[in-house]
Amino acid sequence: MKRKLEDIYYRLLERFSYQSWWPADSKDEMVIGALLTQNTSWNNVEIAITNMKRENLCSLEKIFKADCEVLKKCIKPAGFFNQKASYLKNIAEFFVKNGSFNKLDMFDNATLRKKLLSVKGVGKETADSILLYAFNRAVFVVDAYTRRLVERHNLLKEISYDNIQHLFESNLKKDSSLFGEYHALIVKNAKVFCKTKPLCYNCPILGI
DNA sequence: CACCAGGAATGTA
DNA sequence: TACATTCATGGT
Repeated sequence: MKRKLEDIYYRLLERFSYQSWWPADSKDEMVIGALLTQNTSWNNVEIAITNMKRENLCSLEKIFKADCEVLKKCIKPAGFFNQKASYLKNIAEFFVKNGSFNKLDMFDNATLRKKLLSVKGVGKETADSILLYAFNRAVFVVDAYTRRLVERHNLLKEISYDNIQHLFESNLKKDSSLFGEYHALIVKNAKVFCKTKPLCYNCPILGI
C-alpha cells in the first residue's frame, strides 16, 4: 500500500510539478480561503478575497470588527454568503481571543484540531487544512477528490474520512510538505481532468 | 437548462 | 450511526 500511494504521488508530481500550496499571501488569508472554499470553486473564492482586500477586510482582526453587511457583500461571489459571513466571524473571534497563531501553536495536533472543530463552521476538512497549511502540521487533508481516488483504486473497504486520513498518514512519511503537496496535486489533477467528468473517468495520470 | 465546486450544520429515523 | 436537506454564486 505504501508503494501504491507513493507511486500515485510521483506520477502526479511528474505531470504537474510542485504546487506550493496553500495559495494565500498570509496565514490569515489561508484560513479565510479555507472557509470560503467549502463546496465552492476556488475561482469564486478568489473573487471574494479580492473584494475583501479592496475593503481592507482580509485579516482575522479586521473580520472580527467588521460590519456583517459589508462582509457579506464582499464574499457574495463565493456563495452561501449568509452562513460564511457568520462562519468567518466565528473563526476570526476564535483566533483573536486565543492569541492567534503563535499561542495556538503551543498545542499538539489533536488538541488544536479539537479546538478548531469547536468553532461553528469548521469541519474536519477545514480544520485539517488549517492545521496543515497554516500551522505546518503533518495532517493529511481528505476532500471529495481524495475520496474518489481511494474509491476508484479500491484502496479501502470502508470509506470514511478517518479511514482515508489514516491510510495516507500511516503509509507516508509524516512530513507536512509532502502532505501539502500530495493534497494539492490531487486537487490539481481533478481540476484538469475532471472538469467534464466528475468521477474522473479516463484520467490519464491515475488510470481511473 | 442541469450540474457541480478544494463542506458543514441540522434534522430525522 | 447513517442519510437527507439546506445554504447560493458562477462556470461549463
